[in-house]
Amino acid sequence: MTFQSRILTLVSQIPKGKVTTYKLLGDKLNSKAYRAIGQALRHNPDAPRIPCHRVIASDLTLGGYCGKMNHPKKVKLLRKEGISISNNRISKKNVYLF
DNA sequence: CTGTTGACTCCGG
DNA sequence: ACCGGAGCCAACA
Repeated sequence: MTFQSRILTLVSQIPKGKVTTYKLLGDKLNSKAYRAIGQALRHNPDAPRIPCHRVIASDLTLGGYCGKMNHPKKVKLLRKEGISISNNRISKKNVYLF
């Protein structure tokens, strides 16, 4: 059971329409490896299974996945999953943490 | 073993 | 709101 495996497991368990933050994941793992978590997702060993787009930063920003390069399509996809986004941010009312 | 790096977070100016 | 520095942790060279 590597650190990465735990991350993947948790992320893959995120129900549709819900999101989580790196910080929250860290708390669930009883660790403060926020950055390491980011790396695990960045490697993305199992892309289709890991909904990286549901993992956001603690500020409710999209983080680096599609936040740095504005991808209107991704935003739309997230909206379709039940997540409202405005100005590169998740609407606080619609953020259901896992 | 040491040093860098990063899709992070927190706090102060 | 924006920027920079400090702290933390895992992976990699």
